[in-house]
Parts: sequence; structure tokens; C-alpha cells
Amino acid sequence: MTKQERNRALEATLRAAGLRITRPRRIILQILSETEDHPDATQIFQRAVRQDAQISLATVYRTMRALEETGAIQRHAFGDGPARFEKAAEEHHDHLIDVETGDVIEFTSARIEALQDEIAERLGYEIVHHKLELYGRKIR
Amino acid sequence: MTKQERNRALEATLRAAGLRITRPRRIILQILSETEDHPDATQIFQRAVRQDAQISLATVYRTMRALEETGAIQRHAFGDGPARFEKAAEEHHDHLIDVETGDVIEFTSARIEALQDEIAERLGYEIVHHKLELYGRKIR
DNA sequence: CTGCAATTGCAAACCGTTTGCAATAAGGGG
DNA sequence: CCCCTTATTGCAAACGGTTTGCAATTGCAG
Repeated sequence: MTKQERNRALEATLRAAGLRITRPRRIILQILSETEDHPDATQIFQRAVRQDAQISLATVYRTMRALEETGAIQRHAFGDGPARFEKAAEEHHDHLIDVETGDVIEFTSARIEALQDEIAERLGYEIVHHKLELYGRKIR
Repeated sequence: MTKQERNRALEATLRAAGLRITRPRRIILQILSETEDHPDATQIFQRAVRQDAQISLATVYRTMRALEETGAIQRHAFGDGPARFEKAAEEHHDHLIDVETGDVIEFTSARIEALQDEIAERLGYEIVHHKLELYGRKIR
């Protein structure tokens, strides 16, 4: 993907969200698109500042909120600590968090999803969303 | 269970935790033993104050922390908002949170537990603990 | 009963996050 | 292309939940 294509994609995301295309938002979205991890607001802010020294943390938070509301990104609260973000996944997935490093591994299980629906239905509920987090330690 | 038996049980819990038996702790633990819901610190505090007007919120937090560390109670973070507590469950269980009322329904599924272990193992991890929360809306 | 360490209440600090404000910038209409 | 309206920004102050320093109180071992 060329730099231009990337840019076009970012702008499309913003436009689709009904948001104006601004320098801070472009930078923040790009950080989120490029990263492999699940950074928190402060980390995003630190990375953003490297590209534009006058971006403020408040803008990061506001942008995260706006993008979350439109579904462009997802907010997670692993354990305690600050919220961590990732760009919206094409496919739903759950998380395995390494308790030692904080690393996050994504996974999916259609069988677990199915069981969840089954359980909810049995209890007389329809699932709006769910959260499955495994906290584990690497073997060996 | 008589009042005396209850008291004895509470004290046993505290003693097992290596904690001194104090008025605030007795009251807080009793609230947690009697309630059906998953109150947050403020709610626990409010209920405690009815029995002893000079209990402080700080003590509630300190007690929750101490009891959590010894495993006597569990801390949950449903969605955002304040942490909510419940006395340690004999058996592990997960939660279905009513998105409209905040009510919490507990459930268990051996099948889901088994799948989780399977997934973690496949990823090279052993599960330390996990969190499964279903957020749903009551059907009709 | 005494003495020491644990616990308490209070108020102030804390941390992640949100918000009011005035200044700036985006982008649709002419 | 410029103007005007409105969204967005940076800053600093406020916020809500939680933790902490301190001096006073209390539990409990001896």
C-alpha cells in the first residue's frame, strides 16, 4: 500500500465517520493503522507528538471517543489501568493478555461464540456485545 | 444460620486472611455476605454507614483491597464505571450484565471453560485467570 | 494490663479522562 | 477563490474513582 493509498483510506474512514479531516486526526488514525499492539491514550499521544509536537493529549482522547462512537476503533479495558485501543477489526476477535508483558494476542473461536449465544438465550437475553479475555503466562 | 454463626464465619474469614477483626471490617464483610448484587465501593460504604456512621470510604477501599488480595472477595470491572465486588465464589462463574439495568446474572459453562483452555494451550499459554462477560438485553 | 503494630478517619494527592474556553482551521456556498 | 459557519484544537482546570500520608485509635500478643 503506497503512502497515498494509505492516506486515502484514512480520509475515507474519517469522512465515513462524518468527521473533518484534520492534521491531528490523520496522525492518530495512521498510528492506529500501523501499529500491531493495543496502545493506550498516552502511548498514542507520545507517538503522535513525534510527528507534530503540538498535538495535545486532550485531542487524542477526543479523537478516540469520536472514532469509537462511529465504530472505527475499539476500546478495551484489560485488567485495570488505562483504556487501550485498536482499529476496528474486520472480524470480531477476543484477546489473550500476557500477564507478564501486557502483550495481547488475538484469537477467535466460533464455538465459543455459539456457546455464548446459547447461554444468553437460555437466560432470556440477547447478547449486545461481549468480552472474553484470557490472562495467561507463556509456557516455558 | 444464626447471627452468631454468621459472626463466627466472618471472623474466620478475616483471621484466615491474617487480618485483625475490627468493627469496619466486620460490617463490610457482612454486607458482602448478605447481598445478592455486585455493589461498588460507594454502595458498600453507604450501606456500612447505616450501621456505623463513622466508617470512611477510605476504609472500604482498603478493606476491599485486603480482602481481594487474600482471595476472600473478587473485584470486577464491568464496562467502565467503578469496580464492583462480590464475595469469593465457591465455584468459578461468569457474568451476564443487563445493559439496561446493570443487573448481573451469574452462570457457568464447563464447555466454555474447556474451550478456553484449549485455545490458550494452542497459543502456548497457560491461563492464569479469565474474564467472560456477556452484555445483553432481556428478550421482551 | 501494657506495648507495639495494625487499622482507622480525615484530607490531600493521584491518575486517567473529560470539559469550558477562546483561538484556529475545515470545507460548503457563493 | 474567498467567506462564513461550525467543527476542532490546545490549554488548563475540573472530574470521578481510588490511593495515600498522617496522627489518633484500636486489636491483640504477651
